Amino acid sequence: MVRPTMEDVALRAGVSRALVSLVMRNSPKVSEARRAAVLKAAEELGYSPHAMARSLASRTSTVLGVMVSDLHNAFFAEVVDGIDEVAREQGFDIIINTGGRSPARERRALESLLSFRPAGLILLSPVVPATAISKAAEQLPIVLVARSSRVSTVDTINDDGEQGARLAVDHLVSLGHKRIAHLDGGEGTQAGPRRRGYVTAMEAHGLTPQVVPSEYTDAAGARAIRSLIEDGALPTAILSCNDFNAVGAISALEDAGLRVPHDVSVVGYDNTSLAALRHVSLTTIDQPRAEFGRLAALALLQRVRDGRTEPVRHLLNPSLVVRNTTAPPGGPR
Amino acid sequence: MVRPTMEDVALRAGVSRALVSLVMRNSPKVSEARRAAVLKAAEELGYSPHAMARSLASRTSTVLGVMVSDLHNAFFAEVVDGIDEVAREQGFDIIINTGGRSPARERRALESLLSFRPAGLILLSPVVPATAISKAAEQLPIVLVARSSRVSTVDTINDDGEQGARLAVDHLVSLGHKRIAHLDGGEGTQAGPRRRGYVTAMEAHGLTPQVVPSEYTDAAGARAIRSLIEDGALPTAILSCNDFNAVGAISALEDAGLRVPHDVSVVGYDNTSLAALRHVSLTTIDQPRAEFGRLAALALLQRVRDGRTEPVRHLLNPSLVVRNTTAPPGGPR
DNA sequence: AGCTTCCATCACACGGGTGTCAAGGGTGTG
DNA sequence: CACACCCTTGACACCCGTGTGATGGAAGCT
Repeated sequence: MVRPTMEDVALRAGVSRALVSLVMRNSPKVSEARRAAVLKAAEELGYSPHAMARSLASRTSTVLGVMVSDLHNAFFAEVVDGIDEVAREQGFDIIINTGGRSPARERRALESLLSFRPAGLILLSPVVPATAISKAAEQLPIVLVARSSRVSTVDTINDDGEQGARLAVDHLVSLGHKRIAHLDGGEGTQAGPRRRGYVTAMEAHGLTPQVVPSEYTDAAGARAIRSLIEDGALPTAILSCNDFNAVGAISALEDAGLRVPHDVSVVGYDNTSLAALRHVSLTTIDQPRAEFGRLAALALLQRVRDGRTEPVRHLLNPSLVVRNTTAPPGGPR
Repeated sequence: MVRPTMEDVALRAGVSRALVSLVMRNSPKVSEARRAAVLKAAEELGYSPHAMARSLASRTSTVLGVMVSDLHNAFFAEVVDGIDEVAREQGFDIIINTGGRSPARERRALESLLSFRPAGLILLSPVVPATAISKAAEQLPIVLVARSSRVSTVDTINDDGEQGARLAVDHLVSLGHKRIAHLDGGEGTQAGPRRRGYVTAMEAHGLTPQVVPSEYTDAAGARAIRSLIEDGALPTAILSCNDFNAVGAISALEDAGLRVPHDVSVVGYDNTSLAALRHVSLTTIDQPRAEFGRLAALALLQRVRDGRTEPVRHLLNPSLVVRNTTAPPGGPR
């Protein structure tokens, strides 16, 4: 239960502490023989440099903090993959913390990450107030993913929700649909752009938008469909605010004896792993998640290492993934 | 971009550095007036104690490291929730890292966590070799979740997979099923106990086990079903190794024109959020995930604070969640 | 032999805190 | 007024490294 220090390694390798330090920092001015001896001793003792002491002494940090608002959402896992890939390449470590969807807990997570004095912070879809973010941004570089911000010291990476919705509408229209409803994400992140994209795309095609209030859950999607059926307002195609909502919608449609896509086409949004399940096989809009992560890490490193100060705003292009929940009205030929 | 130190806070609050330190450590021997002044100054400056310097100086750590083998799996998110809950209660912070399912990356994640010299480590379903774990266990307390270990210095938290499989078999038998196949998880974690539980439960009921090789994916589940159909060996009920596999199985059954549960009943394992979707509504075995996390954190804290040294082995009871994919043979009455 | 190079060591000042201890200040009490 | 008590301060060693500059030894070159 005793963690070895440089001193121990030096002793074991029969060299000075300074030399161990040089080896650990990959200094070129160490003979191969000694380097090997030191590394061997370190290995035997299970020694690895004390990250905290190191960063304290070197006044630098090779750690990037990542705050994931909701660990339950696999969306973020792929973003983290992208971050991790770039960070590792560039010799940075990442530490992750989670906000559990609650602003209070997220605030704590932020505090906690900050207390490690990382080189920078990546916040994935944070729900804390903007003031908390801009305050933190005074202390270190921050990149926001899937949340926009006007704070000039903060970089943002988002997908173009308007374009995504447009892609979906264009796809449905090209299949021959004219009555296409949007199950709206309400207050949810990115619900606004998606709704706007839907409305403008419909109008561009000379069609009448039909926005149905809903939420980012499967239960809400089902409810929205039931209300449409009750009102006799069911269209031939549905654009859901996200995949969960779409799956709920499909479920309610099938409960009502309607077939997807024969009677009604459904498009989701996000291309979660759920959508790819053959049992679901949902046509949906894909966001380049790993790319989000890579760009976020790169943007952060530019600030950390190259001292960039002007903010960067990335708006990535989503893409359409056609699966088996969309077909021409009346069903596939 | 300048992070304040205790010095700055002291200056602003008009007190000594020592007093700021006392306040930050919640020392009782500080007057309320000064305490408030210090906290106010800290708040204004956005100061929070430097976790590294603190742990360095105090030779203690209030950080628990958590290694999540796969962030994509929501299973772990709930375990983390449990860990977080207990850790926060007890004044500990957590830092998370992910192994991305690859032993090499996991090893790096472990190194990285270790370099922060946390008070202890919780590994969620790690895939690194046991030697790496026992080596790390020489340096700090370690708790393993969803992976067993014989290393005596390590605590383990697992679900009783045998019992879970037994619950599923009992449920199917009580519905009247006699021909029940198990789609096996192969090399996957916990596949062994589940298979054993299935076989012994079948034998206990005087039935013949039918173990079909498969994997923890929906594609594998579908393949297994197709091969069963081809062989004319399709039973009236299926116990899948996990939920994904079950969903794939259902999908293949439906593709073959069979109805679930009317023609074939299907039981999953894990009770992932997928199973709860109304579109899926899968009967499955639930593991007390948050409880895993809580127990893991508690076990770790017992070692960290109370100096416990004898290992603890928790085997938690899974439970059956009945939804809409199981019914008597021939369908619901 | 004298010179440069390369390696290695030593010593020391940091970094941002903790922890202890002696000593100083203010206040309330008898 | 003396005294005790509680807050507060200053000083210093310590944690585990980094980084720098001075010093020394050995090998290599001319």
